[in-house]
Amino acid sequence: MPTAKNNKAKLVSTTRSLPIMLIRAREGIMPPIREMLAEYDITEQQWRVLRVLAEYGPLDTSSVAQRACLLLPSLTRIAQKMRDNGLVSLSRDKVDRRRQTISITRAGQHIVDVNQEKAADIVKGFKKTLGKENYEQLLDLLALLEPEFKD
Amino acid sequence: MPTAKNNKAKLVSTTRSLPIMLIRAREGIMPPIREMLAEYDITEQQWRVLRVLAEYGPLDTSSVAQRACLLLPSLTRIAQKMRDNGLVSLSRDKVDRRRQTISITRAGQHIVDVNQEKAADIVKGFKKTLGKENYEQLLDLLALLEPEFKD
DNA sequence: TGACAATACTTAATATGACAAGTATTATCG
DNA sequence: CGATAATACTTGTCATATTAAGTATTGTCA
Repeated sequence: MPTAKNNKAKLVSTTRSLPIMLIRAREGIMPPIREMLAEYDITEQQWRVLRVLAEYGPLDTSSVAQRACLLLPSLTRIAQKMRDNGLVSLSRDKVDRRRQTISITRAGQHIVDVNQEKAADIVKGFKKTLGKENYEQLLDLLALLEPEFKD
Repeated sequence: MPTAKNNKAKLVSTTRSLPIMLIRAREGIMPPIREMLAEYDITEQQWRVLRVLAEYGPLDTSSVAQRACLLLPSLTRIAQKMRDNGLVSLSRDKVDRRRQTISITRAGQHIVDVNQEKAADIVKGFKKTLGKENYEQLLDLLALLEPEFKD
């Protein structure tokens, strides 16, 4: 075997590791978003919950968790805090009393509304950084890694 | 303006949001890695620290934090726990006593060694899922979002 | 040289991530 | 109809993320 390859498995460099680069990329893009949310004293997670509710309307807890990328135990606590802060309201489903429905309040919707423009500008920044085509392709590639496609 | 666009800023769908998709992609790829690490009772973060030290050799705390994508306060405790578990050793820099140098121990290096092959297989899985070219391009696109390129 | 700023962590406090176990409610099957 | 399983959270525990404040050490400049 004249061109035999080195058979020893070698770890890829941490500068070229997919899990690590996903973290780094997120670190790179989050600062302007955090800056935006800090003005209203809401966390990233609360913002995701608000966006999901604004997009889909009232939903049961499990659906919100899945769409907002939160584990149920986390969402349980986040929702309780958001209720205490007047951002959402919680109600038991009358048919299936195990279920809980989460709805956005006017105060919560207001936060979504006043940040829409700023959020749109941030997205424009992403497109400018990557180029519009690269941006779309990045989203397409990331979609291929989502959990749903791997089960 | 016959073709005037709707000027109202609208939030992109949560199914097409870059920050959210980065989280989801990570959720999609981490299970096999967690499974691998669970056998040795080390966390993702500890694994990243071990890999950085195995790749670069002894480093000061700040450098490890940056390369392992950890904030300093997190690394402080993680390093202490890893020291207690015999995975790394800590020592004060003799010239600048504010600095602390972290080194991997033989036990730590052993964990890296025995997992190299499994880790390589996991990476192969990524390439298989995306295709080799897409995989490389994804890494290139993610690199464009890293914090270093935006300051 | 001595006050002050800067550096490199470290500690503290609160929130979230991850996994395991628990509770209440509903569905199912004999 | 009643025991059991399944569902939909909820609670608990530990580790980590994030921000702010604190400490020890070093650098800088009048």
